[in-house]
Amino acid sequence: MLRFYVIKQVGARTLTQANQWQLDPLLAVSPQLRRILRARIICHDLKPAGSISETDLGKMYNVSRQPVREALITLVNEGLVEIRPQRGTFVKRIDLESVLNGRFVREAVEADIVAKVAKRPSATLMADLRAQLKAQRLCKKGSANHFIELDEHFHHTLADAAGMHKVWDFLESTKLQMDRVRFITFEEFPTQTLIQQHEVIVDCIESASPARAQTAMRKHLREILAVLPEVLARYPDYFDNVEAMQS
Amino acid sequence: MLRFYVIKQVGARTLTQANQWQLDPLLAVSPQLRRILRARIICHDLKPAGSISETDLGKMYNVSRQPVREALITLVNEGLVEIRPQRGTFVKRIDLESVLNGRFVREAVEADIVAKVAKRPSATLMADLRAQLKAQRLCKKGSANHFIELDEHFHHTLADAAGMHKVWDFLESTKLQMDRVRFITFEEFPTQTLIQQHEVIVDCIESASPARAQTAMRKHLREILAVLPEVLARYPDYFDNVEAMQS
DNA sequence: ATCTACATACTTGTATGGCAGTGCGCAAGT
DNA sequence: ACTTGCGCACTGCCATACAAGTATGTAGAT
Repeated sequence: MLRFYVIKQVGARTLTQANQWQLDPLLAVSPQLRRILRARIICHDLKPAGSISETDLGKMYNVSRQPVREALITLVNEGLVEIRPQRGTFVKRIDLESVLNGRFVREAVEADIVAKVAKRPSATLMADLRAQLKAQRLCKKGSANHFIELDEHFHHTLADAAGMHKVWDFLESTKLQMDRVRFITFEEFPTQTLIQQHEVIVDCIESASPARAQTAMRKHLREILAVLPEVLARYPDYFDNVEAMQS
Repeated sequence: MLRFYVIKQVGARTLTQANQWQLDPLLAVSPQLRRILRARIICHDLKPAGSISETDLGKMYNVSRQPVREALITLVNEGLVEIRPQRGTFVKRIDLESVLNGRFVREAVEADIVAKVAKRPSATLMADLRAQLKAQRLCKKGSANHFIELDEHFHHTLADAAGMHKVWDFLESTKLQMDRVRFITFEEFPTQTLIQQHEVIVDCIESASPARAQTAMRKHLREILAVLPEVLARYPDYFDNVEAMQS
């Protein structure tokens, strides 16, 4: 049976919105459910390989099965849920190959982004980035979810600076996979290391060194590979396709 | 009012499947509708900014509103459709910024892919690529849709060779945007130029030159930028966000 | 002539019922 | 003890009905 306990903040992109886990009766149900269920899956409140039936979820939120179903279908497209017809609906395990390939995509794209930005760094951008670094350093070690939000904002800023406002949307499905991993480590993330890498990246941008900025960004985005084996060993049941770890 | 005329082949990924525009009563309706409607939008059988009501589509295919609705929701997530509650459902215009940003993403990713492949080219891969080039050269000038299929297969092969089987899935939404543009030009695509670029890429891979392969791939994927202005001038009503053409 | 109010014909959103496929347990036969 | 067959509870899929918001055209009042 599904359990339901309230956590105020979850995920990076949706941190700023309040009432993450409650339905606002004034708004349409289906999009709200999509966000709620996505958040619950990412933070493993809904366990990988767990079964979630349309009926149960409908009862839980006091809505009919239809909006639940529509929400689940979108989650299928995002690779978070698997619907086996006439059999059941299940939370997908974290597909390791998707995580690795998604990371590859993100590295390629963000490397090009930071290179483009470093070609002609603007003064206002540099001021913004420096301020963000300051805020990241001030972020307390315990509040990992707050840091995730700042990190997300940092990378998003770079994409915007490159004039690629829509790129972040394209990368959303890849980030989802990585976020599921990131949420396991969560509190013990090497915050200091990541901030230092951010600083290196900003330095490279400021000195207008596209090539160096690119390598710095690539190194930064490979950091998740370091924690992966440990996470995988600790939560083997959460993962799928583990044999694809040769890359 | 919506019109419905049968075209056997549309889109690149789905070319091999027969009966693209007919419903198979044995399979589930909703996924079939998703593919059909997506194909009809990409090839502009359903015109940009045109209205498509759930009821009409349901009558057209002799199914109820529900599966139609589910298909449309997935198309919303793919950026092909816009649902305005209580107002109507419309085919989205081709968002120029999404096209450009999607192309940027694809260039970044495929550049890294081809570089990785060129580091250690295998003999069997080279044989495969050479055979594909041969098939491309044999492709008649008229059958542009067949060439699109071959082109798609070519790029997919490289991704697989890099061990990135899931990357293509991540790129699907970006490709959708580009395909809508590509389908306008369609018959007059510079097939010979593209094949020559493919040959250059394969040569670079064979000589194990990652850097040169990367630049060749980048040049290849910038080809669409050349035709964009003309297409845009000829079908201005199909496009949106045209002022973003400074990039 | 102009503006307002309302009836009406749309649209999408949600709820509900029936259908068909699936898996599991239990019971009967081997 | 093992296998086989049936029944039942469960699932998601689809059709239908109802609800609620929106645009539009028209009749009436000003």
